[in-house]
Amino acid sequence: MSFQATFKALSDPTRRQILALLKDGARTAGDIGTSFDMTGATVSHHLSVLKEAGLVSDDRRGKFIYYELNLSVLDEITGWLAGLKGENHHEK
Amino acid sequence: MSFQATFKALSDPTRRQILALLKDGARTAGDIGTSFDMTGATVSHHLSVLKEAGLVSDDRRGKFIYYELNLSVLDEITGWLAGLKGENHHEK
DNA sequence: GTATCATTTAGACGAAAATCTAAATAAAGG
DNA sequence: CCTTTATTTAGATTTTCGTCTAAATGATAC
Repeated sequence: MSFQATFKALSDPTRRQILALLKDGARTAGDIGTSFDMTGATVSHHLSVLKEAGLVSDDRRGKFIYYELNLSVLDEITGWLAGLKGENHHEK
Repeated sequence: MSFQATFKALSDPTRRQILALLKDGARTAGDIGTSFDMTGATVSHHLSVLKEAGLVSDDRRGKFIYYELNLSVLDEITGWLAGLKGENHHEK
């Protein structure tokens, strides 16, 4: 749930691909798993990293757990990146 | 010099701090090192990761090597992040 | 309850990354 | 050339990370 956790979560290509998948709407863990050549356990681990970073939320509906994008935390990231570019912040 | 290398480079807090330091202008490797509680060799390694990611460039002037921000590569990153938010890209 | 399905958790393993010390390179100034 | 200063490179160590298999949990339906 921290700045650092978010950056760390974004640094893995599989996790970024998961986020991209979820752009089209919520999907179950199993469904997400079919897009990757790795075990369900591994995908579950990636989902948990994304969740701890606040990038996704999960919602159990019966037997299934739906994962969904939660992009409000990205504002901090994009803000930081923008800060690097413009705003020479101590330039009176 | 790739998308992935850039994300990876940004995922380390020391490296992000280095980038932030360089916002105020180019600085020497040794100078940058004084801001961190680690050996010069370690800082040098971080600088080389940033360089391979294209986030900084180095410029030798006599005995010193100056490091300088090079933020054009960030456009891909911010673009990707923006894509996650807006633009439901396969929408009609 | 038992069986089955969806998913996570626990524990292990190898690969990658961060760090250190010590040695090497590069430049400048005697 | 030798010394000093700035920085990197090489090699070793430790920690972190991605992945797997196997076992556990949660939920449904018989």
